[in-house]
Amino acid sequence: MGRHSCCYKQKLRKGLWSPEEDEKLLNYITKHGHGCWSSVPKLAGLQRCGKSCRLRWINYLRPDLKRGAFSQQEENLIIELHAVLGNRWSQIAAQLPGRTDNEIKNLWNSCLKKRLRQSGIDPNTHKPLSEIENDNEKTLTANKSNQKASVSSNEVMSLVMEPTKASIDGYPLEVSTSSKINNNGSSSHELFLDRFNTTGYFSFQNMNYGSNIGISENPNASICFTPTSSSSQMMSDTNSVINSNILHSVTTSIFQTPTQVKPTVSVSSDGVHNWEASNYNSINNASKTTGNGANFLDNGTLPLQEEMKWSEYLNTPFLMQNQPSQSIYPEAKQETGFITDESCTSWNQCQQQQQQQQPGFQLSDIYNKDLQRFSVAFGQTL
DNA sequence: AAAATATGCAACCGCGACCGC
DNA sequence: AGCGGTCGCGGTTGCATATTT
Repeated sequence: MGRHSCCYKQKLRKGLWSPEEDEKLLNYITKHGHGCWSSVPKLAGLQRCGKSCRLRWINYLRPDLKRGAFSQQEENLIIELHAVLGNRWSQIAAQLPGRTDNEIKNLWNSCLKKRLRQSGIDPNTHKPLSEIENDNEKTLTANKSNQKASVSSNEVMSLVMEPTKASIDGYPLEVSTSSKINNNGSSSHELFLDRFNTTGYFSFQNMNYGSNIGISENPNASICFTPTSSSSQMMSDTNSVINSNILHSVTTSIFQTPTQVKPTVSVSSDGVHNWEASNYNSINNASKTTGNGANFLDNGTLPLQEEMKWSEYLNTPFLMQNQPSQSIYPEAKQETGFITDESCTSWNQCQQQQQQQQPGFQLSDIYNKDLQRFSVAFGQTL
C-alpha cells in the first residue's frame, strides 16, 4: 500500500545519480518523451525505478531549469507566496519559472525560515513573534476568563472588530482594530494594517520613512524624513502621537518589506502609547538583523534602514503578479512622477534625477501627502 | 590538524488522488 | 464498487561539504 511495485524489485540502484545515468535518461526523454514513467527506466536502460527517474528529470535534468542561486526577488516572492499558500511548494514553484518545488522547499527550510525568525517574524504565521506572544497571552486570558462564571469589570477584556476596508485616494487599505479594557480601567486601541489583504499595491507612496533625523546627509543611508511633530509634541497631542507613530511604523514596515506585515499601534486612554512594527528589510541581509526588527529607539527614532534599490522595489512581484519586469505601482508612479530608472540605486539619485525633470521637486512633498493620507486613514479607525 | 558540528542539497518515502479496467 | 497502477506532493533522510571548536 502506497509503495511502488517497482520498489520491491531487486537490483535497482538508489542514491545519487551518476553522469552516465543522467546521460541515458536525458537522451531517452529527449528522443521519446517520458510517457509512462514506470516504463522509462527499462526503455532507457537504467537500473532505477520509474519514480526515481521522474524525480531526477523534474528536479535536475529538465532543460528549462534555472541554475544558480535564488535572486533577491525570487526569495521575496517565495516569502510572499508562502504567507498565502503555506507549504504548498508545487503551487509556489508554479509562480517561479525554472525553479522546482524541491528546490524552493530546501531554500525555505534551510535559509528563509531562519531569516524570518531572526527578523522577529514567525515563519509559520508570518506575524511578528511579539504579536503571537500577545495573541497567546490573550488566548490564555480569554481561556481563564471563560473558566469563570462571570467577568468582573476590572478584568482584561478583549474585543477584535471585523476588518474594515478603507480607501484613500483610491488606494485600498485594510484595517482591523482591537479594543482592550485593561484591569486598571483604562482602555487601549490596537490597530492592524494588513497590506497583504489589500488588493495588490501599497496604499501610500513607495517611500521609506526610516528615521526621525530629517533628510539624511549620508548618501549611503536610506532616505529619511522626520514627522512634523517632535517626540515631545507627540506626547502632548494624542492624535499627533497616533499619526506620527503609525506613520513611522507603517511606512517603515511596508516600504521596507516585500511581504506581509502587521504593524501594531497601541494607544491607551491615559496617553501612554506603545507600538511595534516588524521590519523585513533585514531579510535582505541577515547579518544586519537587529533582533525584533524596527522598533522605535528610546529617543523616538527608528534605526537606520538598509537601502533598497528603488527600481528593484517597484518591480518586486506582489502576490500573483509575477511579472518582475513590469512595475506594479503605475498609479503611484503616475502620481509622483517618480523616475524608476534601473540605474537609480539610491534615493538621493532618484531625487536628483527627478529634479532634472521637475525643478524644485522635493521628496518631502510626497512625504507630506502621505502624512495626510495616514491622518485620513487612521482618523477613520481610531 | 583533527574532530565535531552545521549547512545545503539531492533523493527517498509514504500517502492521497486519480484513472482505467 | 473494487482493485491495481500511476502520478504528484510534502515530509524526511542521508550524504557531501563547509565551518567551528
